[in-house]
Amino acid sequence: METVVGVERNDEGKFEESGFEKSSSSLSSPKLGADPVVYKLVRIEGDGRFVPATDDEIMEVGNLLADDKIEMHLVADTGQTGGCISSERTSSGIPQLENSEGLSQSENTEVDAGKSNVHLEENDPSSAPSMNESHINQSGSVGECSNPPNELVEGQSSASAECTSLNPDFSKLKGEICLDNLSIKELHETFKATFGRETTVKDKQWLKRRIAMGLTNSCDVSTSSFVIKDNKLVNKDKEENHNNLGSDSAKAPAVRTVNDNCKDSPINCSDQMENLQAVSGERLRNSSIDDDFGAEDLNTEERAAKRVRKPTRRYIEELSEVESKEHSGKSVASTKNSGLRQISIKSNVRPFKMARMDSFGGSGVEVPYVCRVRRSRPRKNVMALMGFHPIGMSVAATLVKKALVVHNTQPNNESGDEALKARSVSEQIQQPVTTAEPEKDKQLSAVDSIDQGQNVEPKHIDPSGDTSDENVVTVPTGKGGMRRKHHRAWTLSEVTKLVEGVSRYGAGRWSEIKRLAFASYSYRTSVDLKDKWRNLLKASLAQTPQDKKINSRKHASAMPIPAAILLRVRELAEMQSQVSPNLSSGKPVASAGRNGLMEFGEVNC
DNA sequence: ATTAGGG
DNA sequence: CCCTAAT
Repeated sequence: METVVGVERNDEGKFEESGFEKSSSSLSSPKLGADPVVYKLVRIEGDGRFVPATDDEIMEVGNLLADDKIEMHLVADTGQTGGCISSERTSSGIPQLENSEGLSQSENTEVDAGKSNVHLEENDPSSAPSMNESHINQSGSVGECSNPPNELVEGQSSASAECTSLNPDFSKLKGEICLDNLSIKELHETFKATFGRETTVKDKQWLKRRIAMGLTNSCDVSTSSFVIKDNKLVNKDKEENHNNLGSDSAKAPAVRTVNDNCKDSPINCSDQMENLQAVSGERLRNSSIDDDFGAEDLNTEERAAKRVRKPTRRYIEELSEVESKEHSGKSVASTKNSGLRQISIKSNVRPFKMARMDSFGGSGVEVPYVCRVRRSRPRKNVMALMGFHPIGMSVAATLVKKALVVHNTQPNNESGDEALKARSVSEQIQQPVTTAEPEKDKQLSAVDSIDQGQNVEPKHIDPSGDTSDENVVTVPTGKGGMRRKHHRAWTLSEVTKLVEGVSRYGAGRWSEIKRLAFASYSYRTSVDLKDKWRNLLKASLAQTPQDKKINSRKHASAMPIPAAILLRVRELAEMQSQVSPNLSSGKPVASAGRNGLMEFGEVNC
């Protein structure tokens, strides 16, 4: 198709944990045949989360890409995956952290050794011919982002920059920006331009970093230099950290944020990337710290941009007791070794009372300590045991893998032990997660957005549907149970996308539509799409016959669905029902889709 | 795992 | 939206 943009974090140690494997397997292998493009193009949220981009986004990015492309390819030639991996491997110097822990070192080293083996095997291009395919992908993606090792920061930034085009009001911030020279006022303006909202924070440093982060969409932002060029962060002091974890972290506790961690400790950072939940956990801590500044923006901003964890796939059970149990003691104790040093470190550095924090410093901002309210239904116990979190899973998987390798040179109980740890870790991890955030992405975009036929989300307010347990209503179920039903109003753009998706791929191919047209909306399952379509259909059929009542609704706010859309829905429905019999040849509706689209556009004029 | 339908 | 049956 069009531009293929592979984006990967290029943090050191990135390839250690599940990063590499995960990206190669989950991004390329699954549906390569179906539609590779979508899987290659990824954008990274401010929090480091990967979000598959949508077609629209692809287009969007495509333009901006024109320039960087050349440069990137050049880079890709020199710093390809192989070199990258090897250098990463060695430079990612596993330990550093252990010293501060000083326990069960033997075990740690064992594990690390195992890990090394695993990754060497799997990542070494020469020894893994079967990985060719994915490797290509990697070189495409990693290559773009992987500059020579010593330029990791910039590399990552550039990678992220590609994706940043999705940020608000970017255009005017192009070129070189030197935040250092800006006054607070200017910073505020820039901030607003960048994030689309104001801030009351007067901490220059913070503002600069925040903006820099926003612009580069990277968490790898230096604390001392803020020059942004072409959406890339030019970091003047790349060398300056690396071996001061314990002392450093003890140094400036108040200002320290996740980003600082990223900068200061690559390992930490990569781990965080892998264990997003951990980040979110940390963020909780930081939230409280930030609050010490008394600036409530600090808090909200931080969270908004670094919102991490993708909503749990589903229910986190209502095991109230579990929560009240000493998760603090237990988890801290159980995580001090193995591949989760980062967690333990943090735990040490900042003993975090896993106590509930109802509100902070008078700001009234609530920072939910735990959110187990994701909908509920008794889950398979197996899941509960495995660590249901996507990430928790990956961690667990990794650990298990390591354990397996170790197994070769170690007693059996060892592996079992590891697995156990993995479990407990993911268990713990899943706790401090999610923070409910009132994310507004309601837009009452009028019909004009329909004109474009694409999602013209008024504000780029993170359509990635990052969570937020917005309206969660509990509904009594017949059998005395209570099921939580959260409602998410369908925005116009969503509907539009759905319609377009149906027109393109046909009604019924919801998983496809979900992946392609709704890639950026993490909520909205294929089932949701189906349901919505059903409703649309119903609506369109109910309305079209009698053209009278089109908008006679007095509650216009409730039902904004433009007649035009309904119209198209009906047509599509007809076409589908008619054509589908014959269309066993693939994508039948395609033509119909275009047709409908045209008509759609015309109708809208 | 995805889809279709009923609730 | 949720839930389930059927693929």
